[in-house]
Amino acid sequence: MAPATRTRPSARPPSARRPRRGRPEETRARLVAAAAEAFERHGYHGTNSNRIARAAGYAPGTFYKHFVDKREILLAAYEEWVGSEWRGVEGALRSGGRPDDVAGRIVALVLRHHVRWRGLRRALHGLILEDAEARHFHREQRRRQLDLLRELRAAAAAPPRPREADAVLLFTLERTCDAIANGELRELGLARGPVLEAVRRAIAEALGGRGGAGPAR
Amino acid sequence: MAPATRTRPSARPPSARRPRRGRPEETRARLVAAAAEAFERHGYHGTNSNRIARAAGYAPGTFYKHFVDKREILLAAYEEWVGSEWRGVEGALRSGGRPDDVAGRIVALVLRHHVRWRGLRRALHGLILEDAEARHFHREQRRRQLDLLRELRAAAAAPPRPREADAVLLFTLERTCDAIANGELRELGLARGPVLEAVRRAIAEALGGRGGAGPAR
Amino acid sequence: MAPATRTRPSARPPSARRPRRGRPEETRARLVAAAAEAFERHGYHGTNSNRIARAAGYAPGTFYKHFVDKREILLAAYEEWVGSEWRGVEGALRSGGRPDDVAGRIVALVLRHHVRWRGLRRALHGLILEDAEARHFHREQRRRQLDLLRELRAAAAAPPRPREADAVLLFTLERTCDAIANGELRELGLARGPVLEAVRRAIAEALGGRGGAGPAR
Amino acid sequence: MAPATRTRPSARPPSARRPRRGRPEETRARLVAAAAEAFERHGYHGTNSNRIARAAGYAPGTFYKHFVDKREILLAAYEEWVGSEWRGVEGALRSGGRPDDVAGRIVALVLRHHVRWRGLRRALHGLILEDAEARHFHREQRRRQLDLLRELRAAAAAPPRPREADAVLLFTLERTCDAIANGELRELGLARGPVLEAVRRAIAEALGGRGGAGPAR
DNA sequence: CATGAATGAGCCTTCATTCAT
DNA sequence: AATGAATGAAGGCTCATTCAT
Repeated sequence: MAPATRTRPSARPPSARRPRRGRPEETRARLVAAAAEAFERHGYHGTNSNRIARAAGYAPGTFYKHFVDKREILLAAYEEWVGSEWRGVEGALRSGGRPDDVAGRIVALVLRHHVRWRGLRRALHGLILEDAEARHFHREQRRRQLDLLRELRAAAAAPPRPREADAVLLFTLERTCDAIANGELRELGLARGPVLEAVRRAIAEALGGRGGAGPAR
Repeated sequence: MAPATRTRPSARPPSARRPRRGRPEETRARLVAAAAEAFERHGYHGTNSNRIARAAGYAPGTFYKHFVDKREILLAAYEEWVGSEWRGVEGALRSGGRPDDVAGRIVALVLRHHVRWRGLRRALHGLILEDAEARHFHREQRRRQLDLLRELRAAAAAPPRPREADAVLLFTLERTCDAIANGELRELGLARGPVLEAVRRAIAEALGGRGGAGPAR
Repeated sequence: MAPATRTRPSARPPSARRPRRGRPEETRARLVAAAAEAFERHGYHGTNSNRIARAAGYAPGTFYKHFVDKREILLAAYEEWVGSEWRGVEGALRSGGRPDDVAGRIVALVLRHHVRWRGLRRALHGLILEDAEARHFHREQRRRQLDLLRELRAAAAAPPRPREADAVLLFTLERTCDAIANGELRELGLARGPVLEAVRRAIAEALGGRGGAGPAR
Repeated sequence: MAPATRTRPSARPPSARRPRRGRPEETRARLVAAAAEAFERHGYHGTNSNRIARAAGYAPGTFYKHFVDKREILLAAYEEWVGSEWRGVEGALRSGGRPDDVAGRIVALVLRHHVRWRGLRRALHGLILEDAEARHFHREQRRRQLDLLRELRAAAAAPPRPREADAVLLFTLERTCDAIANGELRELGLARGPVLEAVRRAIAEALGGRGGAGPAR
């Protein structure tokens, strides 16, 4: 009979309760940070919402006060990741210099980012493959990249170039950085120097520079 | 067998579709074919082993008589996929012709393959990201590709080229075909013609041809 | 990294595995029986699918091989309950006798059934209040009851009676039996004899009998 | 307050709708009113305490300053409901008139009440089925009803009647009104007129009237 | 008096895998 | 070789309830 068996969870010693308090944005930020780390280490399907919450120092329920599901927090982590990469790229551009140097800085920066967050990117890609919204967000970033490239060329009074060529360039940049981050290159016994140099030169060219002479030409 | 076996919907009477006994290789091949289709449609984590077995006309237990786990059957499907692509590439090479034409045939073939099996490739990539064995197998294929490229250049008495440049080329080819297969290009409002042409030219160049003149240069 | 951490649940000692086997119908019947008992004791919301499965001697997953959700098994238990009551009523009718005697047997039988399954009925009613399908099934039973009453009158060459009067009668019968089963009557300090007699007389009257003389008239 | 407070949608400026401080009784009354509406719409298990608090314009914690648990607020809403029905019945009795007319007014009033608060009653019944305290409260109301009936008969100098007969009458009245409120009658294709008339006559009879002649006799 | 972030037990459900037949 | 009923760990998510502010 119900009333007799009524479970009163509050029968526990109240001493065990020490809820943390904080502004929602902070909690959210902690959750996103913990999620990024977790996805980085265990992948999307290897991470669960309870684990994320615990890693951020919260109970499972807290997760759902801030995100409707796991997908949403990966998207948030992705957004964070993209934002941080963009901030870096903008910094590299603001530093000025010849296209060759700018290209070098960009490659270095993108590579560092890919290496640091290789696992997160894996997880991200997994989701992009499955989730339309993630895919849409990803495309939007790409579009911004293409626009930026065009603007930079215009600013440098460089000759125009088909957007398609830029797209192929970005694919190459991204895929190459992933290959290095994943260890693919190393496992193939290839040196990363020439590879990066080839990519750098292609970027410099797209930015209006000559790309410089190089062995991999 | 999966990728090779394209269309064979219900050509046989349904009674013959599930032989209660059969040669192990046939059962295995049926399972792999069903798995390839399932992974193509639902992804790795979206496919379950019972469903694969049922789709192949067997009971769940039969699956585990032929594969130790789900991962193994994806690897088998992957192997099939790579093999079928290689057979295609070899055919393209045997047909002979100028490097420009060979490159064109290869691009067309690889693209077709990527489009037909985009979902399978997604699933594959997901596993590569998680599984060391899958990764190893993948690297092996890459190595073979690089070797082939070098041999072809030698056969054509073309000047040598750093292996790293070939690697970047393969990354570009693969990533570009994926972008098309995934609809990434279309969603960005880009034409696939110029993109493919750019890739084709790069391949032709690597094969010792001049690559031909083209708008996207 | 995934592959290193791959959890193999089969690492457990295989001695702990003793799956029961049986025909699906038997399993289903065991689950329904266990569910009826569980709902009877703990109510709908106090019963969970894992508990039902365990009570029937199965693991949680087995439940979902036979029922899509908890609601479905309660409906199945309900169906079983209604069926058993109907079989009883039909038996009472076949035994023949004067309407007064038939009515007495029916009241006794319905009451016994309500007392034995008071908790199940509670759970059932809770669901009827929430679930359209359950409600629909319930109405169907009522309709059958009304039809039966009319047929019996016809068979006894008794004068016709508006269906509405029969409906009120059935409401009274049901509500009264529930009140006794719930202990409502006892808690009010009322004797069940006169109450049942009043109901019996009303039924006898509906069946074409005079209802007999009685103190509660 | 719930049942009595019918319509008061947004007569006041929204700023006044949530006084951060207020007399405890007002807060409590607002919570009960919101709970009654919520239970009416979503049932007991479909309503959660946070939602009740928010609907009343308070934070979750406030709820637990006024009620020890969810059960208690349903009981409070129930109490309100019963009180409001009683006030109506007393009014009907005070209006005087022949037993037949009084009975008619009572049936109309009880029916209206059941229809308006059908969902709340469902929730209530769910709790009565599980909770001893709710059950006890419910019995108390019944006892008062029985007492009232007896007193009325005495006042009208009508012949006495066994309390059991009155109980059956009340069961019938309640169950019939529920059936109409639930749509049970309509779904069975029955007219509510004759049903209500039958009930009215039975009440009139219990009140000492003759009940009048009627087709459903 | 009121807040609302946080809690955490526990529910429902899935699915890779096993094993008696 | 094949079956398929059964397994059970584990994950996603809810919500009644608490307590520091």
